[in-house]
Amino acid sequence: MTESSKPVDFIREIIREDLKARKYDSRVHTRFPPEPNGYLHIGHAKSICLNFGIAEEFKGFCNLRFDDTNPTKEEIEYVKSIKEDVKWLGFDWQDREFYASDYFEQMYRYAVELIKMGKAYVCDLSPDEIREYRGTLIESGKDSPYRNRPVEENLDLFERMRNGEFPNGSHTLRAKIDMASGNINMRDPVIYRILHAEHHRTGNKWCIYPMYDYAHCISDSIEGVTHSICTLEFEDHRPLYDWFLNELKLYHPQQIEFARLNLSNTVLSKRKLIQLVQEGHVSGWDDPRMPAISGLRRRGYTPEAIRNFCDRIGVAKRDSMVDMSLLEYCIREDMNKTAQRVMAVIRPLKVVIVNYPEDTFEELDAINNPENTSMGTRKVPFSRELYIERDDFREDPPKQFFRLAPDREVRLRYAYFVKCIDVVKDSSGEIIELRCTYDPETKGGDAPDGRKVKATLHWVSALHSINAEVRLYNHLFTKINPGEESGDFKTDINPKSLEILRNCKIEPGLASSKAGDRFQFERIGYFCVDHDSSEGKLIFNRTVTLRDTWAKIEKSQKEK
RNA sequence: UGGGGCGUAGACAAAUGGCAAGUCAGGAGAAUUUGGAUCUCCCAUUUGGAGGUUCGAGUCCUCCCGCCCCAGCCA
Repeated sequence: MTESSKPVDFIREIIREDLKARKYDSRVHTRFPPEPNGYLHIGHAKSICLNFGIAEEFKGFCNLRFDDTNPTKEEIEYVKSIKEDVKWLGFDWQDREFYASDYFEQMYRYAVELIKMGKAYVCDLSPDEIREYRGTLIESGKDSPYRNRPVEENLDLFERMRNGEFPNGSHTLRAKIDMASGNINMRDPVIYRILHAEHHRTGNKWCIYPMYDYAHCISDSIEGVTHSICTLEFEDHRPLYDWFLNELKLYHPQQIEFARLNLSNTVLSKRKLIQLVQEGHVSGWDDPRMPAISGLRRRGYTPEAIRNFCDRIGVAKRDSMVDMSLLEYCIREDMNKTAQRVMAVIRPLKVVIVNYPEDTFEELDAINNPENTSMGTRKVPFSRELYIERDDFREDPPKQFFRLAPDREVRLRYAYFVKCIDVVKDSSGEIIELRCTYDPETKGGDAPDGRKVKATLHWVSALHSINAEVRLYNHLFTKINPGEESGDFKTDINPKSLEILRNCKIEPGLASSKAGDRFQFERIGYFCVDHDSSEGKLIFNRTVTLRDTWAKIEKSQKEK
């Protein structure tokens, strides 16, 4: 696939034009600028793929830069997890691991410069007063009484702010722009605030910290970024981004905004995600139901699938809601090609083959991956007592149900044709066992007389199978856009987002599998060994189901 | 009500004044030792609406409608 053969998004279009015009000396340099105050999620993956992807495509660079200008919210643990996640997604920032805090001294000097130019002043207004003076969306603001302080006084005050002479909230440094601007960001924005807080990198060296708008453009400039790509809500901030760089006469990257990702049936705001964790609706950021990168990883998603998803959703400026089914499609597509097939019965129903000899078993050949024959074959033990899936038997089969039923013959995959001759129930009427006969002539799964069966079931040998726990995950939210109707996203939490099955029977060959190993459980879905597994107790997470035509038929039958 | 954006199918998303791509979802069928995967076909006479310019408009112009973002010493 070459660049010219697929449609190009508007950002790549801009970059092509810039290259054509030899802007920025024909360099392309982007950056991914997370704040280390939380874990990365699939929405960040979109930005990561965009920024690192563009750098790769245009033979440029992408920096990893931590936007660490607020020590009250940021932690080193988040830095660690962010680096892990970006790396896991398959991107490499090489030696370009930067921190906005690396530039604090430089930023301070630029602030002094702004003061000297009469473009910034120290303001003594309280937070409440600043808000009052700012005006509203429709009324313009009014000038701070401190706006016209002499330069010398500003210089003195700013230095004393830095020296720790004032308490939090008592003073700010503000840019002197325009209190009447229709763009509220331009109404003398705060550029430094006093925060007596220990920073995870600079320790106690600073007690004043720059605000985002001021720090971000300068960081981009220092790093020689060419295209500073961010999300739509920063569009209103671009005039400020440009103002600082223009006033300071610094190298000037261009900010370009795109629409952040929204995914159906989940939430992607950091605030909501934190709430889910803190209130115990999920077990943590890496709960497999979380759209966090760590959650998706634990769920069994591959970096390839996520990158592919990010490619497919495109990049544009309009707000959108991407259907979760597209993400699911991407992981199925990847796993179909790569996952080893295996037989696992998650809701076991015992089957006795009455005409099969006791005290013996045989080993049958099974294909590891029909999509990739180089993955070879394996042996699967077959014996008189087996387990099949409870869903694969119906005493009174509805129309179009092709699976096992009384007097009906089906194939056991890679084994024999079997026919159900008796149904054993307990005193409460629940089916506890099926009695079947098998046809020895059909070994391997084909009948020499050419007769056909309409279904093939997976199975495991009762004696040889091993027990496992299987965790079935569904959408975390029942609504496409959680909280849209009620106003509270938590009212739409799916009470059935996790179902734990503790008595699953799996092929003996899986005994040696390790955390992170992925398999297709034939006819069920893709699964991944969870890191909660221990020796002798395997736990599998369902990554995603297989497409299920029968479930659709059944659903439409019920709806009739 | 000020400022900044955005409206193409159920969900994404192309189109750069010249026949409304592609993908997911959905539907029908073929084949099938996974009701999986695969393959074939169907799914916008029309681009938020109304006018206008033009031989020709999703694209240009005018007006209208709708949706999103902004009033942190968060990012």
